[in-house]
Amino acid sequence: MQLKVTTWNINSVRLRLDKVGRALDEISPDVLCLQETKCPEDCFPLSALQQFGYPHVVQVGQKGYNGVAILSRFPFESVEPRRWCEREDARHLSVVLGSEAGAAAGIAIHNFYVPAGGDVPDPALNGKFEHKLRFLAEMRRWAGQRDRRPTVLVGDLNVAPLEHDVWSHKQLLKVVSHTPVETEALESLRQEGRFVDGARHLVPEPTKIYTWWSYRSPDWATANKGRRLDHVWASEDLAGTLRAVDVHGCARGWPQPSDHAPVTATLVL
DNA sequence: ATGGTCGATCTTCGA
Repeated sequence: MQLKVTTWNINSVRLRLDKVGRALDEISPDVLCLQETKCPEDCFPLSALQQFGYPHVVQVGQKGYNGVAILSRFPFESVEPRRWCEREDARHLSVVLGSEAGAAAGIAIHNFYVPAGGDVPDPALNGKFEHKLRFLAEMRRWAGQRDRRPTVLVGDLNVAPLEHDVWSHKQLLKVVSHTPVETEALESLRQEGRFVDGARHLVPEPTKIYTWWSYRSPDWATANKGRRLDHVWASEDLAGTLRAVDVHGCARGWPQPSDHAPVTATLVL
């Protein structure tokens, strides 16, 4: 069977409900992981999303910012909430797919929204950057101790780890999302967790891959100053099942878009 | 030349 998992930073699920529907129509994933729903849990548009053909939904949210959700065609065997950095931030959810998922039953799916980290790449001067580094360090400890079931980890990890994950490696070395301390933290946590970077497993460097283009560029498509901030990782035991990782870049060009594009991994199990 | 644009929101903060 084929399992398609999509990750998308939606930047307000209520404002872009129609875009979620359009993306689901065009991509038709089995599981959609959203970040930045920006929605208190009791305001979450649950039934509208279920009506797109995804009856199984879990979400955590808070007022104004953060918020993650997992929509699925298949029921969940379990849902694991977890706190990070001793905060109540809605930045992570994980599920295990149930027996109805056939060959995908028992696969864990983790949906992360890593802190963006503010503007100044110095933890002594910028508490947001300090939080980001602490979050990545905690993810590394978790990754080293995680249960060894087959796992797909996705999300807006807010780090572009490789040279060709940004439009200019040199110009972004001191820009938050591409500083060495962040890229090394992300790579070490990926290795610690025995994960394969899905996109780079199938499309190695030096091919450029971007999933995010800033709102602050009116000619974002022409300038194409993107970054690969959104990731799909597979545990090493699933690496051989990866058939495709696609960035739905056209979604960035839709009216009133998110600044992130959906990223979809296709696994054949 | 330190910009520029979004979204949610006690018009400012977080991205």
